[in-house]
Amino acid sequence: MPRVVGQIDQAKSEAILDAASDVLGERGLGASIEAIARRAAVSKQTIYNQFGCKTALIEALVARRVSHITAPLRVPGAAEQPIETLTALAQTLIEIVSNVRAYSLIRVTVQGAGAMPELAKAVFEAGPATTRALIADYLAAETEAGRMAVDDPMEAAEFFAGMCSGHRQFRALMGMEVKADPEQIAHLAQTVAKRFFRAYAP
Amino acid sequence: MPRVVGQIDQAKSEAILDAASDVLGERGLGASIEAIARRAAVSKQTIYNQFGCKTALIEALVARRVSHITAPLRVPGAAEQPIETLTALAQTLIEIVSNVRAYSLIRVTVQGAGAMPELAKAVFEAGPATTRALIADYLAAETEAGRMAVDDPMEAAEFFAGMCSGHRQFRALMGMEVKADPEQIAHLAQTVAKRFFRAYAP
DNA sequence: TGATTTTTGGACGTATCAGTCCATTTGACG
DNA sequence: CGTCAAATGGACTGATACGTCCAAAAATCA
Repeated sequence: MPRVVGQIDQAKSEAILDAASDVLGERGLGASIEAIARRAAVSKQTIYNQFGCKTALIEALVARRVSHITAPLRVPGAAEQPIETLTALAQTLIEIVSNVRAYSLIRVTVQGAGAMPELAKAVFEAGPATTRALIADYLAAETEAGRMAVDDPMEAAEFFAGMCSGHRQFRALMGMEVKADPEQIAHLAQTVAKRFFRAYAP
Repeated sequence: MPRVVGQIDQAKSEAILDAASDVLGERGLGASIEAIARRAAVSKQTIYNQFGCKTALIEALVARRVSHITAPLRVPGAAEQPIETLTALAQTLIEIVSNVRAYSLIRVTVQGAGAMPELAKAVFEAGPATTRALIADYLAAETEAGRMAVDDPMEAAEFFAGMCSGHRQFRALMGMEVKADPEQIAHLAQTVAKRFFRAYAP
């Protein structure tokens, strides 16, 4: 038998998504499909064959990325000292916020919020919302165990996440350089954990 | 003498900027000049007469808005109790973040960050950066006075501002509804102030 | 009222981009 | 090596938007 129907080149598909991520990150939503095709060393028609339209391409891109981005955020087995767990959480959050690739996606989503609100909502749910929920659950558990005193876990989770993102978020959104010195990030994570715990100690 | 040269209609100029603010907020940077002209009940040519090009229009818009947005953020005469001052600061910050008009501007800036980076930087400097600097100054003064114990005022200012914006920022950027119940805002401001002070009490 | 300038609105030129079409080439597989 | 689907690339359509031009209308002041 000859080539089977529907046997599209998976490697090319990946290359297209990678290229789309890069080009959209650089030029924003206005980036042309042709530019993406050039970057992926692929013909424009191939993109349309595989994804149908620009919106679908972006949806595929988002679907692929979102899971990668929040994957590292797992609440570790609660340590004896909440500070250690909080530090680990903060570290992960700050790394996410400092991740250029992740933020180029967010920027695209912000730009497209008007044209595709359901996508924006999906990203919000998959990203910040679940992140906060995870943190809130952890804080509630620690309070239950008497190691912290968090009266409103969701609110506290907001505060914690807000301390981590700070204006890095702004800089990243504005397309400005965000210095991501690992040593600095580690120090910042420790400080966030320390101060947050002090604010919510029993 | 007949009509003086350069005597452009100032009221129309304002109407154009208002309309631009609205339309850009709704449709994003992609909004057409014609749409803005229609909204302002003005001819497209008038916009070009007064502003020259789209970029200049947006710059004028940003220049006019930025001052309005951050104007309310003045550190009040330091009260006896830092908590009171912190609550007032938080309240103002949260109101800014909940302000739809302000955020539509931010969204436009994010969208245009690629095409006009200098504008993005200007907004960042005029907005978040000066805001943090103001807060940092206040915290340093309170520490000097022995009423707080802030070792790194800029970092602490980041935390404070981050707690205020939280994921309201995200929702606003994504174009999602941000509930701005005054009572809720007041309560949130109090909580932020209380917890922050606890984290940085002497 | 008359001189002069702004404003208007609509036509126009140019550019860009999404998405389609199609003849040709490439490459996997029997 | 022959077959058949996928990939290519280049031309094409249609839509949209920036920015320009210009003749006619409106507004301002002497």
